[in-house]
Amino acid sequence: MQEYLKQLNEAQLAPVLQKDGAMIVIAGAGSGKTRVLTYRIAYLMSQGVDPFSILSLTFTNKAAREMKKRISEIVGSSEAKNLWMGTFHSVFAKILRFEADKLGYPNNFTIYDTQDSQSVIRSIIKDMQLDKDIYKYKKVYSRISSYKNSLITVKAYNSNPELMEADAMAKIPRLGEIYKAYVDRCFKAGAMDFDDLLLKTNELLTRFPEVLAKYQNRFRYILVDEYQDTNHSQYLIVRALSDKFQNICVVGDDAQSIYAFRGANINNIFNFQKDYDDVKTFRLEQNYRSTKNIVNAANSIIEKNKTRLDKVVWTANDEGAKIKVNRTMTDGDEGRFVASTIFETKMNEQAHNGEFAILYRTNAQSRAMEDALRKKDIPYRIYGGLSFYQRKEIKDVLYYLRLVLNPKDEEALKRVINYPARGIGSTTIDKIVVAANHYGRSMFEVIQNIDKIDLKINSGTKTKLKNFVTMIQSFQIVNANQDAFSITEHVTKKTGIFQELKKDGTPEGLARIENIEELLNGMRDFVEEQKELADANGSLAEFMEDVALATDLDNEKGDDDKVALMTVHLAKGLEFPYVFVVGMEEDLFPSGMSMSTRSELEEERRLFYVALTRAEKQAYLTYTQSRYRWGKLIDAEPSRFIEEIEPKYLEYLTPITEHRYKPLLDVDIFDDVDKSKLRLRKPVSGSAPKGPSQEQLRKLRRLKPVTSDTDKNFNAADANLNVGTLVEHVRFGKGRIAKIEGVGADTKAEIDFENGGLKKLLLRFAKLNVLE
DNA sequence: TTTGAAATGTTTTTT
DNA sequence: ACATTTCAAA
Repeated sequence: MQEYLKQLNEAQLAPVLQKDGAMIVIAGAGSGKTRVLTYRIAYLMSQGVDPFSILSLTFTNKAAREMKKRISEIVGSSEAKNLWMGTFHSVFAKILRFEADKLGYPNNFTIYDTQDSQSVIRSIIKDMQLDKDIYKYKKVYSRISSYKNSLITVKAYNSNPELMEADAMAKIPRLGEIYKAYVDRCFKAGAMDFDDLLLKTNELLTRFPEVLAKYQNRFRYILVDEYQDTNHSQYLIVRALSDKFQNICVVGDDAQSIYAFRGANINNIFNFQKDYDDVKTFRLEQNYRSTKNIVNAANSIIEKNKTRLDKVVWTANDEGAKIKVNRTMTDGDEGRFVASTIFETKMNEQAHNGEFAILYRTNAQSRAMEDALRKKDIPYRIYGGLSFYQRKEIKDVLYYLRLVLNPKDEEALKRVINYPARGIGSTTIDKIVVAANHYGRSMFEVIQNIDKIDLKINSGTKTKLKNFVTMIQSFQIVNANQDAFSITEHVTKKTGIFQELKKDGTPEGLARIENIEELLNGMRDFVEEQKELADANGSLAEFMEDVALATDLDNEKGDDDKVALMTVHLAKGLEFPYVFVVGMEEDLFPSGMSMSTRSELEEERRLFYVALTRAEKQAYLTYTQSRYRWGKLIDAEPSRFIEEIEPKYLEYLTPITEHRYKPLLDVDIFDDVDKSKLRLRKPVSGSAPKGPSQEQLRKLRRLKPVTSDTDKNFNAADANLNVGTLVEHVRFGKGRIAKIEGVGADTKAEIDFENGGLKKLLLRFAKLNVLE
């Protein structure tokens, strides 16, 4: 152990050796905070602390896994595997399963994902016959979610006139009813949503003092990583568990707080000192990751924020190259610039693909990058976006499995009862839902007793329903005796999902089959891994828990050498020698959705700080003058964040165009008010910001690229498209134009395809090759 | 009940 | 540009 401790600098060593008491480690970007956490845990164990009594909460499961691995290397794996380590959600899901009966839940409760939750809310809004244009299900969901994260239960909501008033003002006065119905339905389905995993933990710890005492005694040492991103619910859990021994160590960086949108409360880190007696504060300010140029540039940005803790990040590393800033005409050009720069850097500096990262504000920006990389044959991997487990065919299988584990899971039942099609349509399902509500039973129970209830369902349909129940029950029997892999293989065959996809025959169908095979392979690996562990046996329940709480970053497919594409949010905690931050434009980064108040803009700025500090050697900032958004070409202006960096750290590859930024509403008093309303009030004409000057506009217009197939002034005749022309479409193949209608951008053509029949296409979008 | 076309929403970030 | 949802016809 002493040997290992030599690998730490003085500042890092101090919090590691501070064994007891409350402490906060303010850790700048790249200052080795993971290392401190790792060694601190290893040190505790070397001092005789039982690994079972150490609880370490991380931001991703991947971070937990890696930390465990490193600790194993120091203290041995037989000890390290007994540590309680994982995300808030996964650790407390485990505890909740163990204690579920106390809360009236089955221990096999389902974890509803966002889609499930939203679908429940949608059906409630429908049942209550509310106007779906006013009661937008996504808005209702996020509202309920934020209530849950602030520990406002239905009861608390109903006794809080201010909240009800606020919702009434927002023209959704019946939100409380929806909230109640939602909670009831989840409970009846034996399901918890993401927020419940924290909310119910709080309930468990406050309602049952003996349970609280048990876990307080178990977790003598608690460590929390990324403390700046904890929400109120998580804060209270930590508070409660650490209250007895007060051996609590939180690590975080206020400058990297980027999750306020999902309830993270930056004040948790600001107020930590007040929460415990005699708090020791440590600062890690030396950056080991990046060059002086990058560190200083990042500092010059974050200085613009008013709300922050006192901390100066510095580095002893080389000066390094300046940050390169590049402007292009279109988002396509931007992609090509990035791809060719990567190509050249690989050549000139013998760099590997895996040393590059392309970071963007929104997932939608990945497409232009992908296209360019693919054309240059540069291998890449996209993180986030639609993850593997969210693909339709995978979800279909997973929902069957969920139903096997928990037949009360209504979202699962609704999804699979008629897939593959077995003639049980929405009419029948509606009848079952009505009966289930009437008898206070689950849908599955209603179907089980379909003969005993008078439901006006014809006998043919009844037989189909009975067969379905029999099938699920047979799966349950298989599941009781087999591991996760075997039951899943069984399910894909017996349900007819495999046959259904084979029937398809298209390349997409083939890809779906491959995905399901990949799922099965993954399960086989999982089962083998789990069987080696003492407290697991590769059961389906274990697998499903992993899936429900997995993030895309978690499913690493080997360490193959690929360029990484991801959102800035996802990149937190990672580092790469070469980093491209693309789409550095007003309305995009900072996002147009969050630049109206100071606190919103400050969060965007912190996000930019995170992006920049991912780079070790070289950072690039790119922006474009026009970009496709919502399928339309729109003008873009360079991001204010570029100019906020001290110029001496920048090298402009292209001259920057001048731009006046929208004035900021410095109205933090409104921060507690509904911001969505505030946003609608765009600056009024009197004090309106001046846009680009006439001359600039003219200049921009001249620079605007003319791309024939997407031009706003599209003209069918110009493109040589007339009735009777033989054309070829990427997807539909050859066809002859039967009819042309509309003018300009709206020009449509009816084309008679040899294989696809008559189709109406918007010519502005359809990429047609004229054949004759 | 099933199917396809039309309409609508999406692009802020995620456990 | 694409995916999802809704609506009407078969």
